[in-house]
Amino acid sequence: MSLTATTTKALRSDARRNREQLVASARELIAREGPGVSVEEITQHAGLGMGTLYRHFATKDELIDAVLEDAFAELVELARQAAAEEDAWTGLTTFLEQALARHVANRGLKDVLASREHGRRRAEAMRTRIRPFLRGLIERAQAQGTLRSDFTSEDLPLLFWTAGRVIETTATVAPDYWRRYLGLLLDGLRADAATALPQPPLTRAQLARAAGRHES
Amino acid sequence: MSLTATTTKALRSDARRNREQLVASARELIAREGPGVSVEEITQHAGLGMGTLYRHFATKDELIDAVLEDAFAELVELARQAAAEEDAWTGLTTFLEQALARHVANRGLKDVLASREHGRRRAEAMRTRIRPFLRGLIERAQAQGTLRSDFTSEDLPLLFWTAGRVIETTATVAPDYWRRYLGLLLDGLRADAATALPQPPLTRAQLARAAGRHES
DNA sequence: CGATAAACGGAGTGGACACTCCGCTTTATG
DNA sequence: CATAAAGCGGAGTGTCCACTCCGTTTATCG
Repeated sequence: MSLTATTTKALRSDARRNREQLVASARELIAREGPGVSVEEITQHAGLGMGTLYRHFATKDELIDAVLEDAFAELVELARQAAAEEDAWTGLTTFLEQALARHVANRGLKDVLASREHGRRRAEAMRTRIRPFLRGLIERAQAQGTLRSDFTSEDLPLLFWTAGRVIETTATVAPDYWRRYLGLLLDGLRADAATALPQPPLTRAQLARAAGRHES
Repeated sequence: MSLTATTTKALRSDARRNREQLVASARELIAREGPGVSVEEITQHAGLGMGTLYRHFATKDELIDAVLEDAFAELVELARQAAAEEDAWTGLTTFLEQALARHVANRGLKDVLASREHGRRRAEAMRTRIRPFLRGLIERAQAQGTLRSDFTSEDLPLLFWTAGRVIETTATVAPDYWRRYLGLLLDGLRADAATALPQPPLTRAQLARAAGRHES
């Protein structure tokens, strides 16, 4: 019986060391190259065999999920801090800025959040923990008259989907161009810019279903 | 010697028939499923063999390019009509709306324009023909005081990249949700919404280089 | 130290997919 | 209608990957 939350079954010392080495290598490669790196590259970089990887992680996705644990925790912390801001508009926009800056620095993070394909468990837990903070910010910003009143928290993924696309397209050529996009978009989110929108937001159910799709 | 522009070497009758059948099948499948459909599916749907496909098209990308020829022509026509609009803001926004509606109806079109990977030749030609129309619209809309003055034609791809993402994520679940996104974005493009942007637009060279990247 | 269970390495498997090769079939022509 | 050239079909090839299997190595404990 162990004290750690994840019921670790007391790994042999070499096994623990190797597991850590694997996660470290994967973290580095996935942040730089994205989740597309082959498992072979990861094991080679770690100086270990494939068998070792699959002893510790049932699938590549599980490894990715584990690798991003820290990045997810950091996003939750950013949301927590943002929610503490007096001015909700400032809180919301700084959260967006900081979260997207993390996306630029960590390709794996961006791709996983964009696709919902990889590493589902921890990613989903993170979403659940962040949601109330952002929902609160949105409500407060609307009450303070800074955020347009027809924007809902179900529209938030939109910002990450689209900014993610801008980042992946321009990161290597103009790594800060996404800030221009965010500026444009934020100008459309201000209460005083608002014009009636032609479509309702997604429902929570639609948002959940929008997950699976992707390809190409 | 033939009269058609593309120097067709007088195909045998069955060959021409098969080529057309191939393009027709590919058009249908690519519009519905995207350029990810396998060449095998295409040839099977056409009732022909792989050899036949590769007799007519050197690569899959060349087939895709050929298949989208009509869709490209339609976009050029839309741009031409939009440029004739008296009110440039209306022209610009209707062009965006109509072009994006085509993206929803034709997954292949969307994916090719988003990635710049597939079918380069005709796609590039189309871009070249559309550019002056949109550039003119932007200038006129700015002169008419409707479009924010710091928006440039190099920012246009941004709209298609991001709207493309919205479409691919939500099309199966809420096929019109992209209109909500466009509404939000357009509110940020209005002259009276403008706030100073933190980053310059891409240069033409950066835009060209942004092409190659993608993956995952 | 020696026995034993745990862990390891990496060649091998399977599946996907674009593309090729060549023996056979069909069209065009005199 | 015969013959040659054009065209066709589809099994086969090469490549890329995630993932598995099992003979070998290593930590641990009495």
